[in-house]
Amino acid sequence: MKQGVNMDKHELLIRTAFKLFYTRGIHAVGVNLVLAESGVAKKTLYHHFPSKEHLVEATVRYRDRCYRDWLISRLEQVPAGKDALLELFNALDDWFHDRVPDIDHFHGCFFVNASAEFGDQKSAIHRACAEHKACVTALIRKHVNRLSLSEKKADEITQLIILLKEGAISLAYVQGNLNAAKEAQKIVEGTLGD
Amino acid sequence: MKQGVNMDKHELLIRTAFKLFYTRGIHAVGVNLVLAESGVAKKTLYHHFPSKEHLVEATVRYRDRCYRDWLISRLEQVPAGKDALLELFNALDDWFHDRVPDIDHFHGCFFVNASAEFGDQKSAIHRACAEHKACVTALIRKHVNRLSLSEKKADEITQLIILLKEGAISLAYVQGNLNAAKEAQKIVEGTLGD
DNA sequence: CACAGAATAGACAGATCTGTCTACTTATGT
DNA sequence: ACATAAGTAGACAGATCTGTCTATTCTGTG
Repeated sequence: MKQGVNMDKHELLIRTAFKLFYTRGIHAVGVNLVLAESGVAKKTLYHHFPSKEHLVEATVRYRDRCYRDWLISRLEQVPAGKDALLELFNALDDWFHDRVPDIDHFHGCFFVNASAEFGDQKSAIHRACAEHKACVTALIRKHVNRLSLSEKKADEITQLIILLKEGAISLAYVQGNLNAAKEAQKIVEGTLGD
Repeated sequence: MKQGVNMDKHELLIRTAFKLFYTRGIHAVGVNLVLAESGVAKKTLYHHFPSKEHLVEATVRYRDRCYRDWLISRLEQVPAGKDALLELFNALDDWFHDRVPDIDHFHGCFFVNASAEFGDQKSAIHRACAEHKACVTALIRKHVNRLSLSEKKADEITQLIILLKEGAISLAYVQGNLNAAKEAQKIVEGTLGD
């Protein structure tokens, strides 16, 4: 069934679509461009996805997998606890400065961008974006738990980190302030220091 | 020249376009919808704006004015210094919960959304968004200066507040976490407390 | 081999979108 | 009163976009 040597057209379409949606915007990219770029026939696209919106949703889920796998692996490369939490911001810094080829040239948060274009909170796309954010929060929370703080303190640190992370991504993208991750890191360092 | 009693068509177009762009996305809204909603003729639109992109840019600048004026007035309503900085997050909380009719039903940060749709950092639209963020940072910095801290400490507090503000807006929108502003406020309160 | 599923190329329908244009109708200031 | 500017309604051209469809080819498995 699932062949091996040639890349799965399903996966190829998602990857190509993601790259285009991420760099140029979703509504600004037509399916014909995705097809031309991937070299896949239109019939094949509509064989795998019932509509463009379903393809968009698939790209969101694809990005969720890639991005979260990348984060998880980065946080595992350093000692658990405080180091791992600070490493999050090293990872963001690398991303902002395009030192992470797997994650594509920095263009803001794809989930924020997609939510902006699919504003209806009930839409499958917006919900998939919300799920991603919840998963990342859970990931951070897991690492915060290793610090063995009180429940309340752990909640606060988690929220601080998540808010700073989101803020850094927004500012790095809109303002072009590529140091945002390092600035956020300094704040977390100061808070965890005591 | 500039008439008074009837609303300026120029302004009417911008206001109508903003509301539609903000709630539905920019590329998802055609000029015909803006015209139908505002009751203005197409010729009139293209008399005032050479293209849709110019109209978009005008809505960004319009939003910058409204949003910043609103923020400025909110921060002036409380004693200068620490209170004003905390009031920023009360204002955000009101915005998230749609208690600020002037600012329109909460739909994330228009500048982040517009930047996502016009990704080219050199485009006039993206640059206008960056300018807005710089102005807001300057506004916060002005209030932080009243705390008479060291230059370094003032920079740090300003960055903390700006990062938390951006993060709160993102999370409130994408995740639907409407408490984000209050959570951010608690962090700032803790930091300013000592 | 034969057959079924997957893929191709691209024409096509129908909708929509930007921007232009014509012909006509107010306003306004001198 | 008259010229000038601003506005209206809507047809139109030309591009583009989503999704369908036909006719054909490739590929893996029984």
